[in-house]
Amino acid sequence: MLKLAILGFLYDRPLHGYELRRHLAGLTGHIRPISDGTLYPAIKRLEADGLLVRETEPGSAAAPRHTLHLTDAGRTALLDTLREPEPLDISDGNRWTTLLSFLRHLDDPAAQAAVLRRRLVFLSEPASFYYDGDRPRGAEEFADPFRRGLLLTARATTEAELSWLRATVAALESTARTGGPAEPTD
Amino acid sequence: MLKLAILGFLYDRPLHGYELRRHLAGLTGHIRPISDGTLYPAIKRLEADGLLVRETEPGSAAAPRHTLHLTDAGRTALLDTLREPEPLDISDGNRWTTLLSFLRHLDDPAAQAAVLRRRLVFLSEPASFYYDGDRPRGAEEFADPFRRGLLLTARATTEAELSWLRATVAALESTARTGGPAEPTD
DNA sequence: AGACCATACATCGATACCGAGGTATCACGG
DNA sequence: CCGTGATACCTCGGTATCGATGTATGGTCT
Repeated sequence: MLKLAILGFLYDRPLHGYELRRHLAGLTGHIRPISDGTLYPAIKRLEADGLLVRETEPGSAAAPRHTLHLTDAGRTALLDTLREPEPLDISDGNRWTTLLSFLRHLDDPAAQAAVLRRRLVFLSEPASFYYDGDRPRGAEEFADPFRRGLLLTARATTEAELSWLRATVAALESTARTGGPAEPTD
Repeated sequence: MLKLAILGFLYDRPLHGYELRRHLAGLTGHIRPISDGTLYPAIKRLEADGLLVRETEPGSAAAPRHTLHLTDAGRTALLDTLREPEPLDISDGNRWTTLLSFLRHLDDPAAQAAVLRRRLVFLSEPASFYYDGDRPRGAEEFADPFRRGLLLTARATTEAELSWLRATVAALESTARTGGPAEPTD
């Protein structure tokens, strides 16, 4: 997820580590902060894999700043990930958020719609957090207000996301067919 | 999070590893599956910490089953975690789900309300995923349908959760004051 | 002049987790 | 009687992440 976020931000424009850090803090920081000890090794890994290059600027700042540029391989890697995300990127809400944040880079409405469809399918599957054998247990079966509330709000949020997904997929697939944009039918 | 889930399930009744595995698969499996290579070492860690004991049953099953029982220390550890969760348990939706699943074990409406309040405060903070310097950028500022949709559905789901939280906190605090249950004022 | 903070980068040990593989037993169908 | 799948447990190597700590410089406040 960190890898995806780094590639996604750098796709727009080169950044140095500290700027990247602040972008990442904005994206996922309030939910799960990224520490320096995670970020800098991650950058090194991406550099070792040839997905980005560091250009040292003997600039005015305190420490020598390394401006990070995506390579062609890096751009390709991002687009490949966006086009064919792993199952975890679809199912885990935190990862899905990251994926969605950069899905616009995938400059192909049909491919974008295909990704949204995967999320749509995932959210459409009957699921609970609690089971009686194989049968999912509904909110109504619980006296416990916490489990009940969890299931009820999960249901509501799933419905909200599904309706957005349906509208957006329809609009994207219409765009893909006609070559022009279409208003969501809502 | 895994630790919390294991303690939470075992608080209800002793289970052997395989049953625990299936409970965990129900709770978080569709979002993020737990592998054997994660579960069994986790059990060993909890045993080494004295939070649970394994009792070997020379039962009829294929492999000798180890029934897992919480110790008093394990029960205390669970209740402590529920009473004073780490910031990550509040902010990360996946962890929060786990926490909420076992919050009923905390047999004190005031303490339960205090935990819900922390989530309420967290969700009330103005937050975006994208920033212009320090200023959070709203959904309306994006032409990108994905970022726009992400922010709009996030707003809707946050509101849904907040209204549930407010109602439930009110009910719990009323219970704590009067000593008896109260209907949510809705 | 000194305190303090933001900027900017880096290392390191500990830990949690994953994935792949391994070892058994039992039940059931072909 | 053999394969397959479910039950049940375990190990090990590799990797990602965390938290603490370190090293600088420049700007601002007092």
